[in-house]
Amino acid sequence: MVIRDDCLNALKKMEGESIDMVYLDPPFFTQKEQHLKDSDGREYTFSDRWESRESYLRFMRLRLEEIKRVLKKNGSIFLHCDDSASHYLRLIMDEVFGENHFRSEIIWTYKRWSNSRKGLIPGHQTIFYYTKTANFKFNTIYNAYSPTTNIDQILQERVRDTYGKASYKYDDEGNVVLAREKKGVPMSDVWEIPFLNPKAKERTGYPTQKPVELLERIIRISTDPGDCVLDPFCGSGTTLVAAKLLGRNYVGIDSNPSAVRLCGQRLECPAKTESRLLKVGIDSYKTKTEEELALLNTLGCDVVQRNKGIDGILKTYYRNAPVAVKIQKKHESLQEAADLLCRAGNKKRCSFLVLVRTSRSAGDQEAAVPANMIVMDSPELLLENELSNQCSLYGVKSAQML
Amino acid sequence: MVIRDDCLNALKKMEGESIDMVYLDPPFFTQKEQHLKDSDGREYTFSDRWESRESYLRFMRLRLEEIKRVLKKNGSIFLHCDDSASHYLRLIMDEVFGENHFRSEIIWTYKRWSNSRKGLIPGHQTIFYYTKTANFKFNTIYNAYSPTTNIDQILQERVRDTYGKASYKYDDEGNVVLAREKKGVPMSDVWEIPFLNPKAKERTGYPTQKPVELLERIIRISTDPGDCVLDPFCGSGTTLVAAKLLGRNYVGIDSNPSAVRLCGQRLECPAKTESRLLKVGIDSYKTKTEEELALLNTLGCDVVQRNKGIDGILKTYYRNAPVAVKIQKKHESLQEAADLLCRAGNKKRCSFLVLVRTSRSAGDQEAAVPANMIVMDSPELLLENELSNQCSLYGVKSAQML
DNA sequence: CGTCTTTGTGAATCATACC
DNA sequence: AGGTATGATTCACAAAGAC
Repeated sequence: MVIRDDCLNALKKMEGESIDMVYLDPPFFTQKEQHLKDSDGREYTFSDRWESRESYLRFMRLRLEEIKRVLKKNGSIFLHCDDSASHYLRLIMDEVFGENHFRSEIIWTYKRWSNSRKGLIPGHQTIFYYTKTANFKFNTIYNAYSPTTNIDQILQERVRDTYGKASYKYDDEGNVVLAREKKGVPMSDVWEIPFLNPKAKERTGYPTQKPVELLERIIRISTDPGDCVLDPFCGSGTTLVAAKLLGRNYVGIDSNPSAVRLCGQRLECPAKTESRLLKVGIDSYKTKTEEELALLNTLGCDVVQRNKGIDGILKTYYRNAPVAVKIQKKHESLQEAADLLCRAGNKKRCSFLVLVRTSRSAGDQEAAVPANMIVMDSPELLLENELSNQCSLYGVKSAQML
Repeated sequence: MVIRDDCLNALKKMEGESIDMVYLDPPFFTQKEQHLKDSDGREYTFSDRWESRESYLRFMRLRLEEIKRVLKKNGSIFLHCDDSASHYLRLIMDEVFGENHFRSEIIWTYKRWSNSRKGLIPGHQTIFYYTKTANFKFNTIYNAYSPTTNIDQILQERVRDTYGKASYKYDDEGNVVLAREKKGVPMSDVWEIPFLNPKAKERTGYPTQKPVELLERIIRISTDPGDCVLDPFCGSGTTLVAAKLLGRNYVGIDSNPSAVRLCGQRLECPAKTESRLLKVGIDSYKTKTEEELALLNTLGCDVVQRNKGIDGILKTYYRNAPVAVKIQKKHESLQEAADLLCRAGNKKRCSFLVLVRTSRSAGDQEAAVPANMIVMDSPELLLENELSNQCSLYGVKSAQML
């Protein structure tokens, strides 16, 4: 749902304790006019000029108080600032939400081109993370271990002697004792995320547009699928798009009619929109997941973006024609995937078509594929299968076994 | 010079406009007792407990005002905070130095041994950078270009057409026109510097000790050799050590006699940590190629960097033990790879070993592998094989075919 | 229910075995 | 002797457990 209104009005009409998470990216108090043109000549502007800091802060406080009201008891709020007024905003957050409900100062860092000036290049923005109460929803995201870490630490159990000195644990026979399964390193409060898509650099987007990746992280750590996300200054709608991609419900509010229109378009049928501006927005979405990119890479493919039937083209031609590769998506049956690939691949006159199966399901055996299509299992699927077989061979079923 | 006194007293005795730069790392208002032992068992403590925030802020404001007095007109001040009270401190800085003299919010980020915690792992501290006047001393530090930067952008001269569109410049004969030598990318306000490691020899045991590298950057951008640096809460004396190493004069103040003693000792033979990480960079620990990383990723592995026999560990345990994965290297025969994996994997008590074959060669059939080792072909190899078969079926050999 | 103690943790070092 | 590979260790700090 996208609402065109001053968010204060819209918030007042909303039911209390109905929202799981609020992200807001309000005016920064830069005392500047923000405006940007897209290549179709349409101009998006909003004013960030204020009579005084007091009036800006009053504006913010009123809205934050209403936000607190609509938040569920275990809900979270993320307030995006740059360094013009972050200290004032945090004071208000302390007052409205309570300083004991401050959770983190998240730093979003990025590298960007910049003309030389006297001083350091600004390369970060701050997001204040508060929760409504001490009993809040939080999903830990685990990241990879540092390259300096050795595996012993991850795999081996350790003990402490009476002085508190730690050492690795061995059993009576002198063998290593395994630690229980670990999940990786919990995410830090510093997030390095590139500023939009590098390709979008020379194009323009809605002012202050944020990367989807940033919003995805915020949504992931603070909500579950089906929860409701609110963005009271939704702008071009990045928050809503991220929420939709992650299966969350969403409410966006913006007082600017063209922003609301833009959100609606981005959310409904992004592929069909004409505007150059919108395409920029879509480019900045991840159309391929990390796993898909990695898989295409291992197959020796060039990645193809924005084609429903083809994910990659092999770097090597066979029979003097390209070979199209498609990876079965989560929501696709093998037959659906095969049909999409077949249609797209024939149009491009590919010699062979390669379909990578990523999940096994009952109907796969009957899938009808043309003679020039090779269906292969993803490495993960193959390995899973192999390990399952091995496990049953050994006659022992592990608790963690799939 | 190191002075043992409350810095308010010491500052009052100092001459006005005599200092080029002040760095201070005052108590953070954590409301905790800070204490730490050095390796000889000596214990250093200081209290960061306060009656109230007001008393803490009064304490800070008095000292900041004196600091302003002793700063030269073109001088700078760097105030080190964590997120407990940074917003309050910045308010005071705005009042004492003027918000128009705010230059940057420097973010020092680091990775640190983690701990269990509901929420994000703290991985940064903040340094507020103000100058006394608008006419301040600043030395730009240039860093290396990011590896993704197109080399043309650095080396080629560029021109703008009448519409303002930029393009590379060529001379009449179509040759590239070289740009004048560039110095690199000016430093950003986000600094990634390794945290002083628990095993580092340079650790003095004094709480809150900062890395010399951090202070070097601050001193470099704001002062020239021969200038005078002041640290009113000098603690273990890192600022003074960095100043001495860079040929700056220095004044340190601390109320703690053992801190002053420690400073004296460190200054006798000032040294920067021989941090291997800092010297060679995190990338030198990353020994995997893009392809290997992609493959490990598709298999669902955590990457293992510091082991010759193991490239990754599956995220999921089988039979309650880890599964080690190795990718056959170009120069390795299958047998060599299997032996390395076997040795390393058994030492770590892995349940299964997975060897990914990346090239087919004659001797592979005879490779002897243990019962718990799964040898699988890389997806690229599988696909190549499949395509070759298909091609011969079709009875046509492609020119590009392998 | 506070306060003290124990435990789990992983980054980046030191230490040592092995060429 | 020098370098490399990798095992071992320290520390801070939140959470759980003990008292």
